Amino acid sequence: MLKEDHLSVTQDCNDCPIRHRAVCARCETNELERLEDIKYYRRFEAGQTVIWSGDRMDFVGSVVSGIATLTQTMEDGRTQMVGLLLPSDFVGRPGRSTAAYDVVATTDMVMCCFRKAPFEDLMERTPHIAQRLLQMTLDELDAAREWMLVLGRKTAREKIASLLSIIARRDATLNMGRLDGPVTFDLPLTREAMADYLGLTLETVSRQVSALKKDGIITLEGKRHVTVPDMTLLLEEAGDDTDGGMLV
Amino acid sequence: MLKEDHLSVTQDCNDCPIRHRAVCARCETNELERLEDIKYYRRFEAGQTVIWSGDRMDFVGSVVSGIATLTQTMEDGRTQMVGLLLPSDFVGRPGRSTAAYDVVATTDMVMCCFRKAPFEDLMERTPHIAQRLLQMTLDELDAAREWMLVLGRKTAREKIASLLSIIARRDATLNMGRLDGPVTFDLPLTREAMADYLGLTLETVSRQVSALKKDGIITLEGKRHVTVPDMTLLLEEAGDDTDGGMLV
DNA sequence: ATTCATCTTTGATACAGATCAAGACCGGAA
DNA sequence: TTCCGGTCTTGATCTGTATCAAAGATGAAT
Repeated sequence: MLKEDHLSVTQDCNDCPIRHRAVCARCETNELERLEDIKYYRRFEAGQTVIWSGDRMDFVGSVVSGIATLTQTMEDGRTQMVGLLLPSDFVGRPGRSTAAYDVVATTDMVMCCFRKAPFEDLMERTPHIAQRLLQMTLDELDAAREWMLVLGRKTAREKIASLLSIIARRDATLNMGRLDGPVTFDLPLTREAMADYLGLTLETVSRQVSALKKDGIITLEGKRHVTVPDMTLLLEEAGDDTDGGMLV
Repeated sequence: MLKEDHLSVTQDCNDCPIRHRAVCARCETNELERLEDIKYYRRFEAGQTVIWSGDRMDFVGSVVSGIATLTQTMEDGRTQMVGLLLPSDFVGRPGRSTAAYDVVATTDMVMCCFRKAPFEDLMERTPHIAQRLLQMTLDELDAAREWMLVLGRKTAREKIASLLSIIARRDATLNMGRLDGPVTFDLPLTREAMADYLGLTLETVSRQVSALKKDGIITLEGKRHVTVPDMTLLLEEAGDDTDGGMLV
């Protein structure tokens, strides 16, 4: 089951695909060398659990490639996704010894990990790391708050449109795509995972995706490959401020 | 309308009620002096808006006393509260020039403000401030994520119970009260504000508060003064993990 | 090629919470 | 004292989403 591959997928930080976006983004060459000393890579398969909420957690790290989810579960099984971890996102919290959420890889994934104690140590002495982490945490806080509006006040259709917008936007920026023509991407989530993110049931997700397709807002090839002919239409469905259509 | 009182309510940092919990918590005496140079107090009346989302924001600051809310609003008027600002909480984001949310004082409130530019400057050179801000931001992120579970997956009754638990817990820690006997506090929010926090309508809030009262989970004197005879019962209603009842 | 598990769609029905509507309460102003 | 605006409660009804149920894709394993 837990077939984790410990083979050292070692890599030079300078060739790292997330070098300029991760927690190490601001580090100087010498600071990077310090990090290099305490880093190691871990590889996870799709579906594999990285860590369970409440477990002892003696590392922190960055997602290098692939996607993971952060979820919270109630005793009776209701679950809510509280974060989507994309390449360059940070996992774990300095100063805390146990995981606060379940972390699950939804695709094959590679993480760049640091042992927690040396990392915390290094952070004390390297403002560049703390500064970058603060910036990233503030961004995540904004994202979480935006999501609170989605969860608390949007209809099922608006929720789906919001999620698709976010994924489309991210893919466009990652792949340097444009947002003014048609946008195409693969859904990295099952209907159930989408439901857990949106506070819906998987049936409602399925129905609303079908409805958006019927209305021509999106096109589907297979169940996962999505094309958005006109992003403005999708953003309208999401109920977001489109003030003059400045897509950013 | 906007009767803001600019009278300098100046105060020595050493006598400050939030000295050890705010963004300045870790500062040494000399660092505190630097902050003292750029700080000024502002007083707001209940109901007054501190800043509108999108407005230019040339300060950051801490809530010294009173309570404020952070809300997001859609064009059609739906609103969602995304944060409750209590004494010692930080307002504003270094590195951003406009406000991301509406900030409204719900009680009379005093803020300790810093002009943004000098503060950012000081932060660069004072790791103690950045460190503390990181810690506070991580805590807020956790709180936001906990709230995502509430918004996405809890029933109306559970939502009310969750909100009451949070307020009760905070009041108990602020006033050094115990949590094993009856807990008493004043609701700092109107029914409508509670609804905006919980993603409900004010009618549903009212009904569920009445229901909790009828079931003996809480007692009311007037509309705002609440007594919780047994916190464990309330926590059960909130659907939270009560694992052995370790109240923290 | 068949089987099987997983994911997804679609339909029928139930229900929690929204919406619409009417008063009740309460403190402050005249 | 009465009036009045804001806040809160309660009732009747409607509706969006959940729930229950079944069957259609898809793809990997045999």
